[in-house]
Amino acid sequence: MPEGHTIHRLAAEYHRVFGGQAVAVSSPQGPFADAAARIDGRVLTETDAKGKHLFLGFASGDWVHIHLGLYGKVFWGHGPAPEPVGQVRMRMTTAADDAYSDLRGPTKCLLVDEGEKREVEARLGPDPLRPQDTGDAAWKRISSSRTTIAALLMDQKVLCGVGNVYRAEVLFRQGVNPHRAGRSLDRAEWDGIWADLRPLMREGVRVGRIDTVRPEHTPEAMGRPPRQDDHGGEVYVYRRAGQPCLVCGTEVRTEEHAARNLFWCPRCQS
DNA sequence: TCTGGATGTTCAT
DNA sequence: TGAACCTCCAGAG
Repeated sequence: MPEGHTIHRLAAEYHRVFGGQAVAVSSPQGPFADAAARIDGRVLTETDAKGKHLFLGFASGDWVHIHLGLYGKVFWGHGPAPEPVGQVRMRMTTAADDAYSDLRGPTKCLLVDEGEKREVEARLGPDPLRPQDTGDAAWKRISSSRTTIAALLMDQKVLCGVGNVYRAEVLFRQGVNPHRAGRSLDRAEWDGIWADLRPLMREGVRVGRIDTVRPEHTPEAMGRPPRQDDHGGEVYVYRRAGQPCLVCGTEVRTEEHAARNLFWCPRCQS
């Protein structure tokens, strides 16, 4: 589930497992082999995340820049790493050989220097998961844009880390119709979205999945039968087309919007 | 067993 | 705006 919360969680996990150690890095069957050889045996000093971009920093000054894309995944294992199965782009193993991670299917996995890392970060809007970031720069873009708020929330240059699930859910929670132009929002509406995203995504980092339903709206609280999500979290509208809205009972709608699936409740978000 | 779709980005047109 | 790229899984047949 690679939205921003997944990446920040991975940054913490890479640091917890490998931080401060000389790690073995290999690329068993991938095009990352040369880069892996360059950092193999170096000390992993820090990890960083901005939006959906993950950075693993080495004492040599090199950073591994990872973007999971739609399919990328990191598998974690204890004990000595077994023979890799399938395509593993980057395998990292502790100095003691008691833990390892396998990165599969990322859109991006390459070695960059400090300047290149800064360039990547400079292209991104503020990240709700970074405490030092504010929503001001995003508001500047949104308040002058004729593009829909649905499309703007997915534009990583406007703000970063939000994907299709958080987009659908935060707009529902704030009662904002996704088709409204950015510039039709007032500052209070944007502040509401930004202020809601922060704790929502922080909770995503903590638990490792996207839960957005307020306690008073859970199926139990509403006296409805429990539902099983196919993406591991409890949500209001994401992939719930045709189902009754948890709050008002109106059928949740879906459409393709800017080449992505959009979900909303036409009544709660009128 | 095969097909299509998916939480994302980038490049070409 | 559409295709391409990476992988996995549910559903169809």
